[in-house]
Amino acid sequence: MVSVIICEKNNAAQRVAAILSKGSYRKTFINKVPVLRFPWNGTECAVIGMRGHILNFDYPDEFKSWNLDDLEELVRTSPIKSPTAGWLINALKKLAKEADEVIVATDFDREGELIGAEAVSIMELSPDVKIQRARFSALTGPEIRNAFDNIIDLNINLATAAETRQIVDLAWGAVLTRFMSTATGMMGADFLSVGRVQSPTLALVVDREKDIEVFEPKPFWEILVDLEKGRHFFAKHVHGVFWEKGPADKVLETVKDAKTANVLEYIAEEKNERPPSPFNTTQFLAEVSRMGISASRAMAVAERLYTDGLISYPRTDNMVYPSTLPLKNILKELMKSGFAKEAEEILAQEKLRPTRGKKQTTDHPPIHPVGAATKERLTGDNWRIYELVVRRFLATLAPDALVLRKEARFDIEGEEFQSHGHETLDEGWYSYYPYIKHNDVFMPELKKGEEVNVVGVRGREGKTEPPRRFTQGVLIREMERLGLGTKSTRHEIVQKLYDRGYVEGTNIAPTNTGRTIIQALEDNADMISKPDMTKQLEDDMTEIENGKKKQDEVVSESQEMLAKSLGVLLTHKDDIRKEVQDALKEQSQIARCPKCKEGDLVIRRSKRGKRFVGCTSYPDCTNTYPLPQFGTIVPHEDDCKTCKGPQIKVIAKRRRPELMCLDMSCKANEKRKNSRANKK
DNA sequence: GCAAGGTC
Repeated sequence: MVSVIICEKNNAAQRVAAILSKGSYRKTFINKVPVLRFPWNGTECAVIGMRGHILNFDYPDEFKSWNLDDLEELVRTSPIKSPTAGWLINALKKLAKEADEVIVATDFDREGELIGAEAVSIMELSPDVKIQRARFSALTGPEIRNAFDNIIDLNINLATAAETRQIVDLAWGAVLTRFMSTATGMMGADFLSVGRVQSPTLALVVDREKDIEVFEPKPFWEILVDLEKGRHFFAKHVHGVFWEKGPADKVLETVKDAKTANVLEYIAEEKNERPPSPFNTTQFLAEVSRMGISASRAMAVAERLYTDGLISYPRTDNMVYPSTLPLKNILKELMKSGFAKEAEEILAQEKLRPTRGKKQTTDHPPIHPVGAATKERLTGDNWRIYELVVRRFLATLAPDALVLRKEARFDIEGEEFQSHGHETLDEGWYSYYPYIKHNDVFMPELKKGEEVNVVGVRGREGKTEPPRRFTQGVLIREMERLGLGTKSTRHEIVQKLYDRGYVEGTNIAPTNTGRTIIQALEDNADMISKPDMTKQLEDDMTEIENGKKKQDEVVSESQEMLAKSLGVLLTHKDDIRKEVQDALKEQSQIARCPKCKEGDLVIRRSKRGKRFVGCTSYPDCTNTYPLPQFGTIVPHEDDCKTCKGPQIKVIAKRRRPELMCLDMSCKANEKRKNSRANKK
């Protein structure tokens, strides 16, 4: 009797085998795929790990080429599943021949249920093989043992719900992506993508930019007085900001010759400041973004640190350490790291009292260190991110900071002013976590009725500021708030917007193309540009899970809506083509051609798909320049100081944006190259 | 060559 146990990934397979076998499993291989074997409760178990989804939906071959004519048919075409990890599927098929029983032990969520169902479908089991489900939400001894002692059935509805999402996402994504790309002639590497998550995310960026553009700064006035008792400090008029100059001037006139301020009230109190909560993925990415590291880069580094056994699994929603997490052992482990001193201090506390975040889930623990590393062992961003994770962990266990907050109100010539002070008495967790700034603001101790010297009176004119552009961290937080994407996909989606040339900059701004795409979608296929579509899909999936709806119903309802949207898009396809092409033209425009001085230099593609810069006066002007084949090309305003020719900025993945002269033979480029080589 | 979701 052999029980085949299916896990979501190799790591989980190892944990399950280790726990059930109490560490004494045999590691065997089928086609180089590890299969972990051991006896358990009278049966022989064989545990195998998947690699997430091992099947993917795609359209039949007759829809391989993209054209506008068959899009209406594509809407109603069922996609078919094809394997993504061939060797693993072959191994699974071989293992299936041994199976008397199958236990699906993937993550306990929709996608996990589907991953299990996919594996079962691949195995082509005979009907007398029992298929069961072990349901656990953490890879810990008690959870796993409990799950295998209380086996349940595979929940097909749950798997079907996830599968329905796949079908709907592919249909909308493929049909609208193909429409946008073919209607505008943007084929090949420059295609224009549309999707349930990426398009509403892009719309967030576009909407923010519009808010910034229509923003009109509003002037305001504040009245400040400079006071002195031992040292200088200041107070503000209690009215706060004045939106009119008149009343502000009136106050200023009243107090301008004042010599003393009378203390009406003085309050000083000591306050504890709790440390920040444990890291989930979103919080981690928010912090990383402030360090100037992109979200996708940070996740790649975190993945590496995870597989190297230095930090825990980086994809989690959880902000509360489970009670089973061995905090003390982790601190002891960190004694071997570059943070030995800090770890020792934290360990020396009588009791460990970790902070808790707002979200508690059971998928994975918050991101925390699991192994020790030193600065010599890790380089660059690897070290910076490891350090961040360690310091965050230490901070969540560190003592509160103690601050003295002071507040006072003053009477000056019948006008009321107020002042605040902030003094750190005990650094507490701040000393472990230097990423959050906390500046002291001086204010002396005062007594009610006391008089202090007025040494100056100032009226200050200010202007309201427009809303800020999103950083990657803030955008990812906003996506989470709106239910867009998951902990594992949000950073990829943001990266995708850059890769498609829809957005640019550290402070994220839409490109012309990005704006035009959103405009076209909002005018013609509104649904896909709003987060509501995700909400609707979530509701439909819940109904499928409850057995209230069938997959076919949800898919055909979705097809109806997609068909309608496509119809509208097709009737406006000429307008859309023109708008997008105009936007692209503007975006690909580098500069006036320095050779013929008549045409414009624009980014073009050769017949073989290589991009280069050519002149719009071609064939009269044959001026061309080669371009790097990777990264986004952005024109730069200033001409090169050396050759006076146009410059470009190249923004490539995993590299710092690079300013270069369009003319490769210009000496300025050589200089840059050399100085880079010297740095290495 | 499309999406989004798992995972590496």
